[in-house]
Amino acid sequence: MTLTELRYIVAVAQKKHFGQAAQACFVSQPTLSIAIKKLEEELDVKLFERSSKNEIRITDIGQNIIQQAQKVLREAQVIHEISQQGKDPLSGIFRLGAIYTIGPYLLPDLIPRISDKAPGLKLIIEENFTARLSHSLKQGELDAIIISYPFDEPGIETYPLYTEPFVVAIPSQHEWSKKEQIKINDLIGQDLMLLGSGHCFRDQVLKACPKCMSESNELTRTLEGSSLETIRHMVAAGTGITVLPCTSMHYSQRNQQLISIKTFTHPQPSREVALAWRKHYPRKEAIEAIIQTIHQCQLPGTISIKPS
Amino acid sequence: MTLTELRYIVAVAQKKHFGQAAQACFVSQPTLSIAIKKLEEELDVKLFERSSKNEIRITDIGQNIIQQAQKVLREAQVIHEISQQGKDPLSGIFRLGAIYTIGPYLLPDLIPRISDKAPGLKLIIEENFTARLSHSLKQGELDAIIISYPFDEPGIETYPLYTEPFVVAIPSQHEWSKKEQIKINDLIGQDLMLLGSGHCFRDQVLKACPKCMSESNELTRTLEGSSLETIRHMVAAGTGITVLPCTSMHYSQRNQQLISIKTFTHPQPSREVALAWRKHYPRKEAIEAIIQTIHQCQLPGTISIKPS
DNA sequence: ACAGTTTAATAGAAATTGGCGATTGAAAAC
DNA sequence: GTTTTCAATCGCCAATTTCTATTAAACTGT
Repeated sequence: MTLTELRYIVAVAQKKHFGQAAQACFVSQPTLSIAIKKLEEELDVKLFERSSKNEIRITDIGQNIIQQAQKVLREAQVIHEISQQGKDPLSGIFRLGAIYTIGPYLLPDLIPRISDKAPGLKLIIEENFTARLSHSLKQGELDAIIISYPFDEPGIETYPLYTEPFVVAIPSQHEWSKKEQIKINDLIGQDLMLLGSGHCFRDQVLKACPKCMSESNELTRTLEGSSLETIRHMVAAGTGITVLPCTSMHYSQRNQQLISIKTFTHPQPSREVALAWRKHYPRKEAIEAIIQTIHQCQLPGTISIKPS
Repeated sequence: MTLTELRYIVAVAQKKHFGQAAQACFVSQPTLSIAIKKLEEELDVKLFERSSKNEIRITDIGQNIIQQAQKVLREAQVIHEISQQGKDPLSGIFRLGAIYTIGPYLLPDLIPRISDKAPGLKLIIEENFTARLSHSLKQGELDAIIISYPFDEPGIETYPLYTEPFVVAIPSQHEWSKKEQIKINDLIGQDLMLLGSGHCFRDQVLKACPKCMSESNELTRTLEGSSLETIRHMVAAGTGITVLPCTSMHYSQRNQQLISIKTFTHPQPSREVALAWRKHYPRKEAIEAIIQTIHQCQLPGTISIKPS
């Protein structure tokens, strides 16, 4: 049984005339006759009663079968409609993940821009650790994630977005408040507060200043289950200092006067932020659109990576 | 789009593996790959995300399309089921017509026999004039009709069932009650009651005794909108005499003693009863079964016509 | 880093199917 | 009887489907 055959029998049922039905199907009369004969043989059922003169009659069972055939054809048509409607790669659901230390600073700017650029795209956002996002991405639960390098997973493709220098956040009354810039090694021995070990930002800071780890092991406070914002509040309260990615600098207006932000001396420690997706993900246009949109975001202090 | 392609994508969706899906469809892997590629091109939609290693993923839109494909396949399967179920020609509805002067005498015997022989056959019975039955038959509203010759219509096939001699019904006190047999021409001048002109039986009687018409025009009473049973009651009441087909002889037990039945002298006037159906009617087995069953009926006085 | 394995895509050949025009056959209309 | 109408059949061609064999890609494991 083929859909074509079903179309033929429906046409004959409507026209009650093989020749006219064939015309309606844009085929020759023998083609249609043979197709119907073939179907009748397959089903082992006579669908039509042919009396030579102008008198095609549908058998009882043929009536039922033709009704069912119409139903099949309608449902098949729905497949075309679904694909027609979902053809635009910039429509439908797009699941975007971002690590905790990027999401709050990038997404508020990014999401309206995406909604503007691709109104058909329904975004679903998840913030999580790199490891969790990576897993979800590989599982197909996310379509793309915003992470920072190093990030290398089999089957996953990445594209660099921007370089994000690190800055130091100190209480306004801190001894360094007169300083223009901070040297990396100045951090050693300071009351440095960092995120828990699931956060890649922690590792990135410690990599930039290895001695912070080794020499001031007990001084360095690790704040498990916390966030950059919490740490920032603690800086404002004078509890210690911290290192922030520059995009988080101006996030909160409230503690602005209690906190002083200092840049590092050259070479500035930084991290590279990237978009990652499954290598075979089919909606490349959506990926492309998101990359472009991120480039349009105003992220003070970052160095945008232009498409090569 | 073909049903085969839909089967392929459903298989891949289930197995999440092209090779295994191909096996399940009893085709080679390239066959399946190409078919799916073709469908994806036709719909202009990627249904699957192929990552070479053990990781077929279904796209969002693919998910929808595969669900719909399953629906189409289920509905297509119903076509097979309908035809399977309706394949037996001795099942389903069979619309049988009979003329007024046969139906009441044949059908009470025939119908139980048919139900016995073909339990799956749901009979719908209509009694009417020959002309009406013929029209309904040609319209396809009836599948077969029981009529009497002469009956010749284009596209209609007939098969003779039995010869039905005519008899005379007279009141018990009638002057002929001593007679053994009646000659046709004895009827001339008698108070002969006949059915209305729509009934072929009327014509058949008048054809057997043409002079009844010509010579005793006003004596012959035509009972429009009546039935043989009504006429029989009038015979019992002594209103006149009538001619009956022999199958109606013993129908009613009630007036048996008020009526006397006389046969005609040789050559007995009679009519031939036949089954008629559209030449291209597909359920020939059902026709055959009905002919056979009618032959088995006990119809006193009739001469069964054996199959040639 | 490099061979090995798995898996889907591709290429090319063979078989099947679907399609056409021309013709035939059957039945009815003139 | 002849013509007309309409579906079935025939013979042939083109397109499609399917196969086997091979390639390509990418992950695995040593």
